Amino acid sequence: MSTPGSRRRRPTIYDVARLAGVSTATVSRALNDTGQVAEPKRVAIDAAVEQLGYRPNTIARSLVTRATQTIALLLPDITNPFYAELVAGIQALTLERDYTMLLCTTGFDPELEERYLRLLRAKHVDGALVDGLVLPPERIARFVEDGFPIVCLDRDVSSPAVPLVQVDNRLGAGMATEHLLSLGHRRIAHIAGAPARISEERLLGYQAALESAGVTPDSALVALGAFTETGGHDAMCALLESAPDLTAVFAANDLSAIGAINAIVASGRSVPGDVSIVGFDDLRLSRFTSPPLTTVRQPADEIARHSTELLLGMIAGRKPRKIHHLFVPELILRDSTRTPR
Amino acid sequence: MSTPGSRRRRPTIYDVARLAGVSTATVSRALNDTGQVAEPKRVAIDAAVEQLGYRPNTIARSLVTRATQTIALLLPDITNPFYAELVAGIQALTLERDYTMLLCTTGFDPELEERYLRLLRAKHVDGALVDGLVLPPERIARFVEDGFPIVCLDRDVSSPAVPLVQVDNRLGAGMATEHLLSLGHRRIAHIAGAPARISEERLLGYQAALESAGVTPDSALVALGAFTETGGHDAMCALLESAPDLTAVFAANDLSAIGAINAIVASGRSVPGDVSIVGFDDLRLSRFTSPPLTTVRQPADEIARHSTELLLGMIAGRKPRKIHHLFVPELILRDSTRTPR
DNA sequence: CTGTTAGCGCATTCAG
DNA sequence: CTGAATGCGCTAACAG
Repeated sequence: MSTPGSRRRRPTIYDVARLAGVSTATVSRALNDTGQVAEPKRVAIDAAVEQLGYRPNTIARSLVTRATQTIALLLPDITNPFYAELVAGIQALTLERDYTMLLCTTGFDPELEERYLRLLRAKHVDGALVDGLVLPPERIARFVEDGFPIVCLDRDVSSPAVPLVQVDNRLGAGMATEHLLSLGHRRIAHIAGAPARISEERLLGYQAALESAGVTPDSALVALGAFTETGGHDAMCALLESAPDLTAVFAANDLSAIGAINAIVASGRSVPGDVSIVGFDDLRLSRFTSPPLTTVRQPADEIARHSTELLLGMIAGRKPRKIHHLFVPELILRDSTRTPR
Repeated sequence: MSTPGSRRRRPTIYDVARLAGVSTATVSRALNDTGQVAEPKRVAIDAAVEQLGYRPNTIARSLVTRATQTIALLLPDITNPFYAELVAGIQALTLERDYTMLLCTTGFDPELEERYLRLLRAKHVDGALVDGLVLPPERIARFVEDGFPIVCLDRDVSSPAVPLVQVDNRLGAGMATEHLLSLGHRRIAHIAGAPARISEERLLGYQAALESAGVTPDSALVALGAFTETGGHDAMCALLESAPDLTAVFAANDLSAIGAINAIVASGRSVPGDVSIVGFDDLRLSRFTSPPLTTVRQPADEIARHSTELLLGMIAGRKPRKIHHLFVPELILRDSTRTPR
């Protein structure tokens, strides 16, 4: 019992060394399993550690090892459940590897993105996972050239030093649109996401699918949705105005699909009776909406695992062999789509 | 242009001092605005910093100042949008104050909670915001006595050194139940949360409201829901089995309410036609569900702001004056409740 | 107002 | 296998 509440200076490695009758070097070796230490000394050290309640000061350690056992995660919006699921996956792995995770939400603001990146480097974070950054590629690449490992998600920096891991957004958008097309829909609207690379990719996939089915894209059928429920709702209202004859919509993500459904229902129409809708992400939530949402699944867990593994590898000095890691999306059929009236 | 890609040692405060023709102490004072520095020297220092691209090493700084400008946030599940909203609020404030935030998800696991707390102290995080911990109060209090500032959310440690900030859970649960009662419902079920203090509080509020309305609680009307969509869904299925005559349900949070609605609809019943339902939290999402959810609002943003402010204050050495900070919940009426058939 | 001098707590040569 | 010595980069007395 080490007198609780005592405002005593926390024990250092010197205290342990003295109590165990060895040098600090030996204590350090014993504690970090680096180099050999005779058994009796090891025992004495363990006892001293125990008795003193000694905990190494990781700050001091970091100063000399130049490693903090901490990674950072930059993402646009933690309030989006897809990102939250990603975080959960990353967290699980960092926990396993005794890493700790700094979370920074950037809200698609390039200034903030760069500010955080600078800050993180100054804090000597070991590396960063950056999702959906809008910052120009050169600026991101510069950090990497500077010796700061980065793995990108949902945004290519096209540098051989910056791996990218993501679902194939264009393909997924194509799958969603083709599904609607195959049901017989022709007036298919799209609720786009916030201005960022994934939004473009999904829009492109949507347009390509339309064109290869012989239907010409109509700008009255596209509205901006910001990847949020509110954004989806408002976009849908606009769409219902600009193209009242639409029979289906592909929303850039599940959240905006949910907002859109609300708007559709509020307008007196039904889903999927009057308008079919497909989302993107396959949130855990989307199985439970009314109606359950047809959507394009991205494997959040695999993406989390793979990107983290990659980053940790880079931190350990391994060069990524593949620079692009593309996961294939999967169309999940539920009850929000059907053939048009 | 500082030769990009150069693997040169990063400049230190010594380099700046030498280039500016002053001592490191002066550089430090100039950079941190501590003590006076003559204008010409200041200019020279700024120029040297600029030319060298110098960035202070925060690790080294932390070693001497014993502060890391980092706080930690422990919470059960980032995948729950309520916590995500909390995180967003906290993040906003930490950004303002130049703090950085470590996120740790604990999944209601006391071992993990303690492991993280130890780790965070070893990392010399300046303080922690801990939400819904199930760890015994003494263990939490011990960290505080040890000089590690902690602010609790949704869980009282009943120590004058550990402030608590939360919504009045019991009151909120009472409001939800009374609302149902006032509509004329008598067979009101409850979907409880995961085993944690808030779940107990909300259950208590529910039972008290029932009793003061003269309806005797029936254990067949209570099921465990885990605070998730799936949990809510499964609990609802069980409830529909054990108490088929129920006409209303109070779910411990919005997520489980959403799962419950799905189960109700799947059973051939309608919401609110056959069964009314009220949630807790008022997620951003809950405005957009079908039907939009009647729920008890907790002010995530205010809770985030207040608790963070409090923690930052404690870190700065201020003693919290009030130890309990209870926010009052608000009943939000939407379309998931109505009078029973 | 400024420079000199000590550490902060630890890992790591380098001898032995 | 072990210890003495050094330094990571910075701030904080303490003199001047």
